[in-house]
Parts: sequence; structure tokens; C-alpha cells
Amino acid sequence: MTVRTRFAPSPTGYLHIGGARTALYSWLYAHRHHGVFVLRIEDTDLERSTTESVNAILEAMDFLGLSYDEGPFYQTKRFDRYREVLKQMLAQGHAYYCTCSKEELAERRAAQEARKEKPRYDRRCRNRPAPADVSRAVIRFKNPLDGDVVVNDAVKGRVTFANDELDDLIIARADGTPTYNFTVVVDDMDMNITHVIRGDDHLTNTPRQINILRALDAPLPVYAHIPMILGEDGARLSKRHGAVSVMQYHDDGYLPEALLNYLVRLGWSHGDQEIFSREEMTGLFDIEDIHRAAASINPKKLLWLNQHYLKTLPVADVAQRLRPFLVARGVDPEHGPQVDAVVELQRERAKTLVEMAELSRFFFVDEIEVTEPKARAILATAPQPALQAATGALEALADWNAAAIHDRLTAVATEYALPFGKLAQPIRVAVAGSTVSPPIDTTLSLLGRTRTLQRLRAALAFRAPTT
RNA sequence: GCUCCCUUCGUCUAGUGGCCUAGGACGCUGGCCUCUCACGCCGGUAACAGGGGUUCGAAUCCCCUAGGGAGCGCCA
Repeated sequence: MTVRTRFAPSPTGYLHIGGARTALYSWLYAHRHHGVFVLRIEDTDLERSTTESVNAILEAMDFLGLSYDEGPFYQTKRFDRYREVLKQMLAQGHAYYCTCSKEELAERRAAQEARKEKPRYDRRCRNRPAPADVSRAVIRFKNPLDGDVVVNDAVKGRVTFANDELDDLIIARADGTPTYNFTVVVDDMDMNITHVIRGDDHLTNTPRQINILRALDAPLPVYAHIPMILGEDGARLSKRHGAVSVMQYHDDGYLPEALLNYLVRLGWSHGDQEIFSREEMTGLFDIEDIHRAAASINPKKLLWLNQHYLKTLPVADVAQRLRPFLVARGVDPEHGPQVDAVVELQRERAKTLVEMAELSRFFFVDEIEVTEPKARAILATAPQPALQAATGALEALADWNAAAIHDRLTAVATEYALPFGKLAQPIRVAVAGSTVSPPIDTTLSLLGRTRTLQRLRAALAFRAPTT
């Protein structure tokens, strides 16, 4: 039997980090077993579902490279099928019409809560004959009254629920539209889903779904309820916790490789291994190795992984991804050194593409500004004669390369009895506009003779009026 | 309130009765390297929620307590 997994988001917002991990695990499990990964959009809540959300989710899946073999299927396009199953269940006595109004239900619920009871439907319509007018009635599932439902969860183990804890849930609204617990069951059945991997907030829904599946005489899938992801402070993830949207991470300069690696390790492990390529995780992933407890997000570790991939991915690849970030900062990547060479230099000092773009800006613009007070101070107190000598020496340099530049600067420093740093720092500020840059020789060689000399002269002039 | 789930360093985790005076990673931190910032390398810090059992032996098995989480919708 081929493994078939699915990811079934509801389009009521963007794809966040928790959903992405659920999708990843389902994707990995399907690929690991040469199975099929299905994408299904659960949009039966007409009020809250939007096409913008659908697009946002699709975009995020694409960014992460979580391709689906089937779908996206939309539940709103399957209403005929749901109606058909509803009709069948009614006919077979597995479901019944209920005419209790929302208000009545709310009243009874409040009363139950006041009595400190578990709020649940009292089944008063269960044994009544079907009402003549069905237009305002909902349809409820006739849950078994006694016995237990055992969920053999692949992550949590054997979990038992008593049927008398479960009430008769609504499977179709008064307007005829089906509800979640019913549509998942029908879809998982129709789509032959063999492994349901989802957040453990669904664990308590599972016995109801199993009961419906049994009423439909359908085989049960394997369930794997993975723990939730918590925010940094251990509280449930929410929009208030910052960049939880996958595409926000994209915008912040994170690589999908890093995100995937971070996510796969959040709740799953393979011994002490930390770094997993997509191929490795696909080959190694197993539900058995999923951790049972909730995990808190650790942004610093994600950052570390991101830099790891910036450092180890092919230079040309990183350069290609850096370009849009340069452009977004008003920089023309063609108006300066080879982006590949810049990446080579910056990737061990930047943790994100955003940071890399900002650190590299000075290579591509015509005019730089020195705004940092510390940088300005260095220019103001620079050893003028040495700086002048260095400018001259560089101007006279035959071959403009890092080694030659280094030789000259060392010679000038020695001549003026300066530690190398005393000469390198003012030059650095002059050309990069900052106290921080890659090594001065490689920086100058990449920047090019013209821009280097322009900026050195500007720096000398900057000092001139104040002397 | 009821039902269910969870509990190893700050965080992610290894660990499935002796290999554990509990390992790795991120972070933090001391040092080395050094023209700045980084990278890299070497070292340090820090945990089995608590209490009872079972056992020759328990992070690992059982029970209780505490704490955290989820569900209890004509949301998904």
C-alpha cells in the first residue's frame, strides 16, 4: 500500500511556522516512503476563508519547496459529495436532524457550565422523528453512547476516550454546509489518506472522527499528533510573537534550507545530528523519532543555521538570492564588483541576506556617508601624512590585487611607525563608511582602484578644513 | 469544571534498567587567531519538576502530587 499523507490548512491567514512544520513532516513522511503528498484547502468556513490566504499559503509552500503530488483540493468544490454522504448517514440512522436553536444551545451550555459540568449537547433531538421542515435544522452525528474509542497514535501512543464523554457533534450547519469534523473524515477517506500527521490540538477530535469513519465503514488511517510549537516565552505562538509567518522569514533574509533544517529539528531528532540537507532528512525521517513534548522556538539557533547555509551553499547560489535584497535597498548589483566575490567575502559575517545586503551596500553605491560617531572620530584623528602616503602608494600600484595592496599598506605603516591597524582603520572608514568591513586588502581590491582613491581623497578633504 | 496530552541544561534535544560522576547543538562565557567585524579552534557554564514505590541497580518501569498545554463552537 502506498503511503498517502496530506496537509490541510484552512485559508484564514498566512502559513506560520507551526503549519510549515506539520506540512514538512507530512511531506517528509510521504517522500521517505515514495508515497504521495496531498494538499487540501479546508475552506468550508465561508465567512473566514479568503483567496488571499490561499495564495499566501501556496506561496509559502513554494518558497519552502514543499511540493504536492496532488491538489490543491478545495473543500468548497466538494459540497455535492458531502451532501451525498450526509444523505447516506441520515438514511442509515448514523445522523439525525436537530432543531435546537443556537440560543437554546447557548442557554443550556451556560447552565451546564454554571453547574461545573462539561458543556455538551443533551441529545434531545436524537430520538425524535425527523422534522417536517428541515430547512432550519442542523444535522448531528449519532455518536455511540457507550464503550471506548482507542486512538493508537504513532506519536502519543495508545490514548483511550470514553464514548460517553463525546456528544453528538454537528456535521452540517442549518444552511446545509458541512463542518470540519465531517469534511476531514470524508476527504481523508475519499483521498485514501493512510497517515494523518497534524498538530496535537486535534487529538481530542480524533475519537469523534474515528466514530464517523466507522459509521461510514471506512478504514482508519494511522494518526500521528505532533506537539505544538510555542513562542520564545513558552506561550502559544501568535501574531504578537513577531515574525511567525513563513514569508516574513523570507523577507527577513532567511534561506529555506535553514528554515527546513530548523523546523525538522524542532521536535524530531536523529541522534546528535544537527545539520540535515533536504535529502538527508527525507532519508532519515521517521514518525517514531518525533518528540512528544511541545517545543519553544529559538530564534538564535535559526540564525546560526541560516549563517551555516549562507557559508556552505554554492557562492553563485547565494549571490543569486542576494540580488533581490540589494535591489530592494536601492542598489544596482551590476554597478560594482561581482556579486559572487562579495558573497565570498561577506558570508561569514552576515547571518541573513538582509544583513549581507546592508553590509555590502558600500561596494555598489557611488557616494558613501559616514554617520557613525565612532567612524567619524576615526577619520578626524587619522594620521594624515600616513594616509596621504598610502593614497599615493595605492595610486602608483601597478597590479590592483589584495596581496599587492597589503604589501604597500604594510610598507607605509612601517615607514610611519604605525601598527597596521592604525592605518587600516581610517582607510576602512574612508572606503566602507563604517568601522566594520572585511579585511582591508580584499575590500580595496574588490572595491576597485577608482572608488578607493575617490573615497580616500574625500576622507583627506573631510579632515582638511578642521586642521 | 470535565476529558485528554506533556514534563532532561535558558532553548532544541540524546538517552528506551547498568555504557550516565547524564552526551550533542544554540546561547552565554574565558582564551587563541587578528588590521575592524566576523569565521575558525580550544576550554567553561548549566538539566533528569517533586514525592513515593518496583529492582541488586532507575532519567529510563508503576503510583501520587505539582506545573504547563489542548479540547469541550452551526471555527478549522
